Parts: sequence; structure tokens; C-alpha cells
Amino acid sequence: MGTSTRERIVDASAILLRRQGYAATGVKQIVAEAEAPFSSLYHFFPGGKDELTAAAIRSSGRIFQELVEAVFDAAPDVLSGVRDCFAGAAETLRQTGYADACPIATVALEVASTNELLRQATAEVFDSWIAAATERFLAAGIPETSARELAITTITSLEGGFVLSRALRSTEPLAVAGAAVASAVAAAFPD
Amino acid sequence: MGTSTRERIVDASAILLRRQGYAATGVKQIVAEAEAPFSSLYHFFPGGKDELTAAAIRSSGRIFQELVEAVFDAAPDVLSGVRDCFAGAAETLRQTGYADACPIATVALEVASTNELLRQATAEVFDSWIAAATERFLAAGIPETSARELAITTITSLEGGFVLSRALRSTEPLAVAGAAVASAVAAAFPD
DNA sequence: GTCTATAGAAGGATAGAC
DNA sequence: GTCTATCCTTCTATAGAC
Repeated sequence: MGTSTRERIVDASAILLRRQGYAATGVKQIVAEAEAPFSSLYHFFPGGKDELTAAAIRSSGRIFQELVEAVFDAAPDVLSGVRDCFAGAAETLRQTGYADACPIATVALEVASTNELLRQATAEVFDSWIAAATERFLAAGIPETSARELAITTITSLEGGFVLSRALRSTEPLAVAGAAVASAVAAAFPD
Repeated sequence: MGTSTRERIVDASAILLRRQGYAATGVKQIVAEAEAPFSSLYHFFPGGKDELTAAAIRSSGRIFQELVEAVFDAAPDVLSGVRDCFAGAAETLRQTGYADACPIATVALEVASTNELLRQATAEVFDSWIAAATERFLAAGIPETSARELAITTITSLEGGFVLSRALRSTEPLAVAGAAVASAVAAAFPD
């Protein structure tokens, strides 16, 4: 069974949102990219562009989380895990001509003050990422108070690294941010 | 002498770009907000929306830099300077209903892979911020190798903190990111 | 579920008078 | 520098047949 029409529409939407954001992505461009009939969009998403965008945010948020978790969990320890995640992000960015970074950051900034429905979708994704990272730091033996702070530091550093690396077309910001997070993680272990 | 028409157009453009981004900001909305004649936009910016946006990016980038420098330089030492900058950013964010964060980040992500002219404008601004921060860390006695890395860490942390704080409508990410940067700065001084 | 056609608003940009 | 009017495209969304 190939991908369903609904699935192709969500996937195409997610790709376009990541590269060019919400406002610049038209529904006609989405169905064209998905090779789907125009009317299918409103068949599967009666709420139109916003309902589709919310679905795409949640979908790509989950996929990105699973991808990062896979990289992280494959490492022998948390320190290597953090380093591998930032290195992998930098490599993907470089390989895609600095296009493929965080799947939801552009949309998150666009809608934060203009679209409450979509703002909540991005907030749910970030909350889920923070929870997943916190779990892993806790499991590694890092104290409860530090674990959540380190999780937030990891994700803010990744997001900030993406912003500067894409704008400067250089992996330096992402590499520097990753090294800083690694140092913070190393310092968080109880003596 | 009040503000010139050109100035009002650039300022209105900068405000709208910060809150809702590039694609969502129409030229008609800009001149309405600026209380300027529509034709003045094309009189002062023959290159249209892109030329105006580039000017707005450089203008708000410079203003934001001056604002942060003023806060930083008013502090008794670099550590306090860093802390004050993050605290001030968090307070502004909270006071504006999580609307006023980085003036160029939303646009930077939107145009990074779609508009080379504007991408370069955002890159110039970020480069200028990195240079200014590096100078200050050097002046404080931090070794040359560490100074640039700390400068990049500071700015990526601020940007990432803005992304999560706006999406979550919470100052926590910005506060946590600021504390992490402060720790890194404290650790960078030679013994 | 998909087809064709189209409504109705908003987008960026320009012309020519003053 | 500013006025008014307008061009053409693109946008989201809907209607009704099949």
C-alpha cells in the first residue's frame, strides 16, 4: 500500500513549512507538490490551511523527535548522545544547502503572536521535546533540578544554532552551541 | 523636526516584520501603519518590498544591537552584563505579551533558503552582533579562542530562548538559557 | 473522493496628473 | 513627494456535478 492522499498532503505541507514557513506556503503549492487533487485538501481538512498546518506541525514534530531520539539512544552515553545530535544536525544542514533545520521553528515564530491555534500546536511539540530530553538526562543519573534545565538548554541551543547557521550558511554556530551544551551536561553529573 | 516619511515607513516595516514576519507583512499594511502615502514607498524604495525589507532588517538590527550594548555596558562586569541582557529580554517579552523578541529572527528563517538578498542582510546583522560580543569578552580578559565561541553561544542561546519562550508563552526558556550562558562565561576566565 | 469552475479578497506594483 | 486610479497575479475557499 502506497502513501494515502491525506498522508502525501501532510508530508508535502511539512516540507514546505520547514523550508519557507507558513505565510509563504500556498495551498495550491502544497497540493501540487503532493500530486494530489486540490479538492482533496478540503475533503480531508475542512478547516482549510490552518487545520492542515496544525496536522503538519504535529506530524513533523513527532518525526523529528523520533529521529533525534534514535541518534541519541544509539550513543554509549548522554555526552556522546548530545554531541551526536548536534553533529548530525550540522551535517544535515550542510548537505541540504542550509535548508533542512528545525521543521517547526519558522512557523513557530511566524504564528506566535498571530495565530493562537497554531501557536498551541508548536508549544505542544516543544513541550514534548523537553519532556523527552528531561527523561533521558534523569535516566543518566543527572539530578532532577538540573535535568529539566539541561533539556531546555539543549533545545534552545539547537534552535538558536539553527537560526544562525542557516542565516550565515555556516555550521560554526551549531558546532559551538553543541560544544557548550556538552560542557554543561558534563558539569551536571554529581561528583 | 518630526520623523520623515521614509523613516516612518522603515520603522513600521520593522515592527511588523518582528511580530509577524516577511511573507505575512503586506506593503499596503506597512504604509497604513506608517500613515504614509502608498506611492511614497516606491518613491523611497524603487526596489519595492525587498529593498524596504533589507533596509528594515539593517535598521532594526542596529537598534537592537545598540540597546543590548547599552544594557551590557551599564553592568559592573561581563557576568552581570550577560545576566542583565537575558533578564531584560525576558521582561520585555513578558510585557509585550510575548510579541517583541528578536527583530530579525522570524525573517531570517523565512528567507534563509528563499531570498538571497535578504538572507545576506540578516547574516550581516548576526555577524555584527557576534563581533560586538566578542570584543566585550576580549576586553574582559577572556582568552581569544574562548571569546568568539562565547559570543556565538550567547547569541544562539538568546535566539533559541526567544523561539521557545514565544511559542510556550513562558520566560522559563530564556531564563534557563541565560543561566547556562552565565555559567559558561564564568568558566571561561583564566585561573 | 475527485472533477471543473469560480467567487471574492488581498497581494505587489505602476502610470500619469499635480 | 504625493494624489488617484488601476493592472495583473495570487491567495484561500466554495459550489455543484460526477
